[in-house]
Amino acid sequence: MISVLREHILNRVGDNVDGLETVLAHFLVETFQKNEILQEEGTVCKYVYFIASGCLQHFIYTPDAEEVTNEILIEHTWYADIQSFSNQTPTKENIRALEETVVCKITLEHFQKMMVTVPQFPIVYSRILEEIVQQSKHRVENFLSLDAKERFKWLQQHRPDLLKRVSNKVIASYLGIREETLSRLKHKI
Amino acid sequence: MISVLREHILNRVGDNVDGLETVLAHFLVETFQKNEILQEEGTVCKYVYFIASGCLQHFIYTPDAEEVTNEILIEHTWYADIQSFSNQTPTKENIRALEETVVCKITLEHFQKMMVTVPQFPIVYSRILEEIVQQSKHRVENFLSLDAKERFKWLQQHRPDLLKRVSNKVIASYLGIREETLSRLKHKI
DNA sequence: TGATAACATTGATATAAGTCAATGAAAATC
DNA sequence: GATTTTCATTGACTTATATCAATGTTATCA
Repeated sequence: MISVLREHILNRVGDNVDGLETVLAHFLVETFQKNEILQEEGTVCKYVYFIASGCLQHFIYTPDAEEVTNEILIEHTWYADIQSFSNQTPTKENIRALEETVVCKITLEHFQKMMVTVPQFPIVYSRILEEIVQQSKHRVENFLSLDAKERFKWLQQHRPDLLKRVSNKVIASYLGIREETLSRLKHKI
Repeated sequence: MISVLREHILNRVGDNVDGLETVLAHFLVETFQKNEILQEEGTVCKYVYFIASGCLQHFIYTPDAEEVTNEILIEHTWYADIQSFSNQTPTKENIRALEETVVCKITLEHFQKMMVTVPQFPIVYSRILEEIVQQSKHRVENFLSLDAKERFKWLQQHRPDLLKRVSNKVIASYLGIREETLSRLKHKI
């Protein structure tokens, strides 16, 4: 599974990455079963995760205990709760496996060591953060400019895979609408 | 105005930054009047901007030519259209000065040169991107979990300065609601 | 200073999406 | 394979927010 990560990094910085094997050696591989919780609100986030295969739901609980889905993360993407991870403070984010999922994870200590010892590491990290910023921007734009039906259509066009592998419940919560509304939308388009 | 930027960077990486003055020397200072456009949809984004003083509106146009405010950026924050800037493709983002604004800006060539020649540069850049990711995350969470009134209250609590210096029109478009709705909310809280 | 434009408020009405409740369909579990 | 649980659909009704239109208020500028 580390080979998936190697591939991912090489795609981002070209062939010649000094210290890549050193970096990879610091990642741990772990498998989670469907519905298993990787991270729970109130705990301190210990790792940065790369998803080698599978699918994760990143969600928070509202004051009235409803799940709100911040992100749906699939294979070959990253998850980090930067705030909790960097400051070692309790997180408000929950992570659940929506399928059997294999991750490569790295601890804060190793991450920080890599940041200062492997010159290309911060550059790769910047690339990854740039991609996250980009996606986030689109997501905000969608909330600002599209209604429920249009957001759903956007998802159909840009991430059709998600609609196939994720339950309507999670999709609805990702779109910021009710399951009932999603069900109606699907038949009215 | 470069001193504001120097201060900002030192706050993020501690006192001893090799090559800081080299980096600063590559920034250009420019002043924009209120309502001046810094970047227009369709053009290629040439710079990364640091706002030394003032306030910028980052917005897009919907298909029916309505302004949608992605971000309101104040002094001591950064703006980059990473997609357009990195790939040299036409942007969809517009930037307008909401007040007289002084920016420090750096070109793609200098930015890339810094990334590979100044070892601390990618680390500082990562920090800045991390902050942007963090804010973006909150913004998405707000859209997912709060209604119009609650989003407005959030703004009152977390960015009260904005309500004082920015028009209701822009605030409403930032909150994803109509001016009329904002006006009603303000009197019903 | 007065004229014009931009911004803000308020009212009446329409519409999208939420809520509550019931039922049907599909998965998970024993 | 039957049973329980979770997930998805549908209906009737409510509520939040948008829309359209009118009017008041504050900036801008010749």
